[in-house]
Amino acid sequence: MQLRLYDTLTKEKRPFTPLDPSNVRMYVCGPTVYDFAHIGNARPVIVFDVLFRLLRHLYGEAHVTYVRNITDVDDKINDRAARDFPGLPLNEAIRKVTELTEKQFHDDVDALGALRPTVEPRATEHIAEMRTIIEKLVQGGFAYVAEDHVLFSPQAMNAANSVLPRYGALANRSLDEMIAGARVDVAPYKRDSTDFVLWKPAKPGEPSWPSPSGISVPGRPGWHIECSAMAWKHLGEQFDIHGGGIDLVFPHHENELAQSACAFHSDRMANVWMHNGFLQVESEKMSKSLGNFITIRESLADWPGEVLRLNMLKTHYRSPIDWTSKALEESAKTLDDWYEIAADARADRPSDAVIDALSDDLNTPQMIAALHGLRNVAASGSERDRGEFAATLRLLGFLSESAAEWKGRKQQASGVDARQIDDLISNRTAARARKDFKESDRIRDELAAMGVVIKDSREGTTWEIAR
RNA sequence: GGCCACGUGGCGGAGUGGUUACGCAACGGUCUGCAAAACCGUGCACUCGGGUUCGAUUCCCGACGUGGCCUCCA
Repeated sequence: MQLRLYDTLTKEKRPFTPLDPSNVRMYVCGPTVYDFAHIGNARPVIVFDVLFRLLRHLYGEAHVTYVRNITDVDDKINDRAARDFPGLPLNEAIRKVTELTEKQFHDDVDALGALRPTVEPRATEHIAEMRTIIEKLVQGGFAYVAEDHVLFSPQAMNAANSVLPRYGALANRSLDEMIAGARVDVAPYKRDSTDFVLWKPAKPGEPSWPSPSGISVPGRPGWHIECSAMAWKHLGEQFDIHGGGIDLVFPHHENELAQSACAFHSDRMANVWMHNGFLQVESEKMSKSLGNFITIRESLADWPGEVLRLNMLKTHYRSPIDWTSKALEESAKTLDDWYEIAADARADRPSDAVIDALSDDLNTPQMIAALHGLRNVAASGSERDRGEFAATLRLLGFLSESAAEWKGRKQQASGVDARQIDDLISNRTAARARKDFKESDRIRDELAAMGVVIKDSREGTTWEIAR
């Protein structure tokens, strides 16, 4: 089945045709590294990891380039550095914060079963490209210098009679609406309220670089220009897919698109713009003030990464998702079952039904339904059926452990003593053999109180930890 | 205030102009000393009001409800 993807810009689901099938190119906005990533940050990581895996399956592993940036220049980083390392020079403190946070982020998303992107560029290593784009924009009349800032003018962009897209097309609103809806105080150096910063002077002590466009004081880049620069460097002037959270549509992606299109005199930046929906926690917006702010790290203490991953995929990526412990329990139960059936099978070929579901704009709920179908066939089927099920799950980033490891992890987390359990079970088996069911039931209750569920079968009694 | 998305069974959640989503839970059965697990089976839906249509959960309009963006928050 032909891959079809929904494009935020044209608001339609349409067949995906790569610019170059031998190098399919995708850019996704990555984290700003100032603190632990929260569970909402995990959504684009998982969603676009699934897309990355699908593209690799369809076009070959060597023919997909996935770029996810790391934003390491930002006010929040500076604040954090000053707070956590008051004794150090700011630049050194900032490096400590970004290095530490980047490692935390990698550990977290590795645990979620996400493949590393092909390239993970850092903003601070692409200042030269940012300056180049800014110079192009100033020369092209799309940007201007004012009080040591460089500002981009959407008005100038829309006034230009050319192939350029209309500013506001991605966010689906007109410039007039944006002017009317402006709620923030307009900086005095802006010609129009809709102008946004490409470059700004650095405050004393902040990280800074030589400014472009004849500005004498050192400065630092605006947020949007970072992604334009990194995408250009690693994917070229045009590429296939640009992704991120839906909150980034405006202003971030609108502005990125404007910068790149104007700098390169192009009618587009990416062919497809994809945005994942937001996440709520127990039906409430996640926020620090509500006290329901969950980091990936905290979730990983309660659940294996694959449980979080499956749970995230139960909802289509464009819909809002309600993150609840009830849903996580269901996901855990499902994975327990899948591990038992498939984890130790020798992988065969992945299932077409699952690839087809994903090919329909990443219909992961449909994909999961197909997995349940494969599971039922595998449970009573041949080694090959189990192999197909296993291969499909592995393609999707599941089954990274053996069945024994998976089970053992759960036992370890529960803190029960396996030898003690075994002893109790032998006592119970003995009691049952002499038909002392009162005693055998008592032992079963004792085990249940410890959170242990037993299963009797012809081969004997096994046990596991109840969720 | 402006713009946008969504509203499916007890719960989660796809999809479709007329035919089973899927999972969890529930219920019945097989098995079991009794359970649990497993397996087999059953029931349950499309916010409300109009319209288009032979026929609408699916298309159009309206109401109500929920959520998002307009603030460098994924």
